[in-house]
Amino acid sequence: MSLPQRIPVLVTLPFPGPLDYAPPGGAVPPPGTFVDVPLGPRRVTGVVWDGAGEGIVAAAKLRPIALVHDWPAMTAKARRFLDWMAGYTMAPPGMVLRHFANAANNDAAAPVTGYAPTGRQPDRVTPARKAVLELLAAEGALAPAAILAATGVTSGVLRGLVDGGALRPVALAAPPAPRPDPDFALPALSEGQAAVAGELTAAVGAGGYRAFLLDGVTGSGKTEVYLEAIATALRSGRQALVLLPEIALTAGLLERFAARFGVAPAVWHSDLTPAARRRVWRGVAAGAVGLVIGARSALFLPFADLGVIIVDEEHDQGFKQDDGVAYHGRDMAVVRATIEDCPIVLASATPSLETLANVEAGRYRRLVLPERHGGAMLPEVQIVDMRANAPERGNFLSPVLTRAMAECLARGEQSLLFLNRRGYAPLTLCRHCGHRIECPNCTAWLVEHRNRRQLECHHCGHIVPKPHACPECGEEDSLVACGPGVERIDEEVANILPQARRLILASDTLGGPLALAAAFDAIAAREVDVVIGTQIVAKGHHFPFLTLVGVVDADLGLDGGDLRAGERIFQLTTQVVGRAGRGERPGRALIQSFDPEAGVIRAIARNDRDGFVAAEQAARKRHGLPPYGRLVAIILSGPDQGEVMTIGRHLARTAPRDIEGFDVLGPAPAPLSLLRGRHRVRLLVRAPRRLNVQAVLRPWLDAAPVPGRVRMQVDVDPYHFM
DNA sequence: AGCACGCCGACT
DNA sequence: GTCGGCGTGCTC
Repeated sequence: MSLPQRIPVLVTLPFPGPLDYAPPGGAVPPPGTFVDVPLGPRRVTGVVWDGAGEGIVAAAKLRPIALVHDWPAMTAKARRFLDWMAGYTMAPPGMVLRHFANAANNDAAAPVTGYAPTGRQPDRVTPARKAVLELLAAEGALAPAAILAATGVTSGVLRGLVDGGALRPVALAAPPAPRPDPDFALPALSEGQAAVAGELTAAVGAGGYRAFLLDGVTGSGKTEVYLEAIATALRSGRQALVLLPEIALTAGLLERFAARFGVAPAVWHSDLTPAARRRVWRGVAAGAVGLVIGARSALFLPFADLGVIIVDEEHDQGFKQDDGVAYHGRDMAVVRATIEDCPIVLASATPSLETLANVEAGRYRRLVLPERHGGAMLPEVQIVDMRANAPERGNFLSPVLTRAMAECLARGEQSLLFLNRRGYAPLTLCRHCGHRIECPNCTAWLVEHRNRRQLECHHCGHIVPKPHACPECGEEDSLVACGPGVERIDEEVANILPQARRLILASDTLGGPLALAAAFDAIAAREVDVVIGTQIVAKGHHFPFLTLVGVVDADLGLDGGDLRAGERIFQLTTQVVGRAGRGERPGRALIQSFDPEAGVIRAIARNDRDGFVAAEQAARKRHGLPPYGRLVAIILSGPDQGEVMTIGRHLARTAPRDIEGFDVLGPAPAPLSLLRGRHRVRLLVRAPRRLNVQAVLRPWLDAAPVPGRVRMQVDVDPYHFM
């Protein structure tokens, strides 16, 4: 048997494929093994890949694998998933590997050292020493901290026993994470819930890929239903993954999961400490962790035996990643489910048009939870025409809304104002010369954050102290804030209802998921009268005393040329409205709009999801847009605008022709034509759904002469048109 | 993505 | 003269 001459190794660098290496000294590591390999002057970590190697580099030039890690190997399914994802997103596979590997490249935690008796008696037996020996005779081995805590002796006693040979250090096995108990607290499901849960548990029990849309209005009890699908997976010893669009939402769900299964699930997101990251990663790989709840990066965990995937709030655009490898977490979750051969449940009150199209095509089965669980009524929705109900000059809340808030406060109930814009004001303008303060690195206005006394770019993070004089004309005290952000609404509420206790909820005013949970607790405890929040308040908890929701600017973003703007506004507004009146008290929602005739606003007013979806679908179909056609954005960026545009024009000139339904728009300056100091030009490819668009794009894009200083990013199925 | 190499301006 | 800025290119 001859040893292979070439071992393909995928490293976390943007090469077009694996690099070939010579075998290491010992046994040939099988595919999936994590290894360190030499690369130029450095050493990098990679994974032994499948196949026989490319053979581009001469065999004599191959350098041997430097180190074979004993980390849990990447499974064949995970490797297939990576290859599929790289092919679909057109990203270098090594860049996709980053997502899988950044948690793996940690050696096993240093084993906790404990002490165990050797059986030898110490030369002198003091009471303290006796206590330690008796404890350990009963318990076996314990960590030093545990010994000290149990006996009350000092560490000197322990040291004396070790030095005297009566105790020896031993490696303690990490205590196994308690496994969630699927039968810890069985739920009381309504008849409708039970029927839907039955379908899901049957699918999970049977195993094999199937996709479901779990469709139910806010408060219909989707979570309880999908928890039963998870319970079925756990009962058969398999694992379950719950994906959420935002980490901030995990905190609230953890309690509900813990109440159902007895222990909190493992949490996964990018802000975990290295130790927590390693613990979860290893536990998932070993199959010891039964349930993971996480952000989209949890998709890349090394599941040993995945039994079901849940994508909660599947319509949420937070699942879409734009930078680096551009992918949609929900779509990749479906792919992972097909590869893992397990069911997947997409849950939403306002499903995406993509998912509804998959239902129509028969690819997903739709399960409907119609009624509001517990019989609470949907809030009464009223559109406020801002042209007829103009606020006072410099204010943003209409008299109708402020009156309703005052009444709400008088009743001792809570109100929520929703405005999807952080900070105080989105624009600072010079009254004297008309200058608008922009970011020097991006085509964007700097947003005033008054509490921090600075102007911030929400795209690149550029920050300047708020100037006293216009930076353009030098006029003193000429700068005025234009437009509202949540901070400014907060100020307005303080003026109108000075006695009301207010709370701003925005991602930048909170420290993290725990702070959000604390804020939610404060609201539930009625320590707050008025909540002013960005989209972070749109989902999650229900507050029994929150009876009024005000949407400050329902039209925000509607005219931005974003294909999904209407859909997003419908989803967000519907969710925010759903915050009102979920307890015994009826809720009311006031939606401020300058364009109340717009289809989306009228649909919200009538609570007409089907009508909105039908109109949106017809428009998308007519123009060959997603989900009925496919879009691919190609963004070129570089330091020189002219050069970037020249390459863009070259691409447009050499674009494939004569493919039915395939066309290329652009190049045009991207909506953010300057981002982080780089000039950006965008081309947009529109292609029929059935076309293998990647196969068409690859030779075309590969042939373009792109110098190193110009970056080409491909975004298949773009969501944000920036 | 790093890291080295290389080719230009401001210092001991 | 050389120290070091970053622009360009290579890594199995």
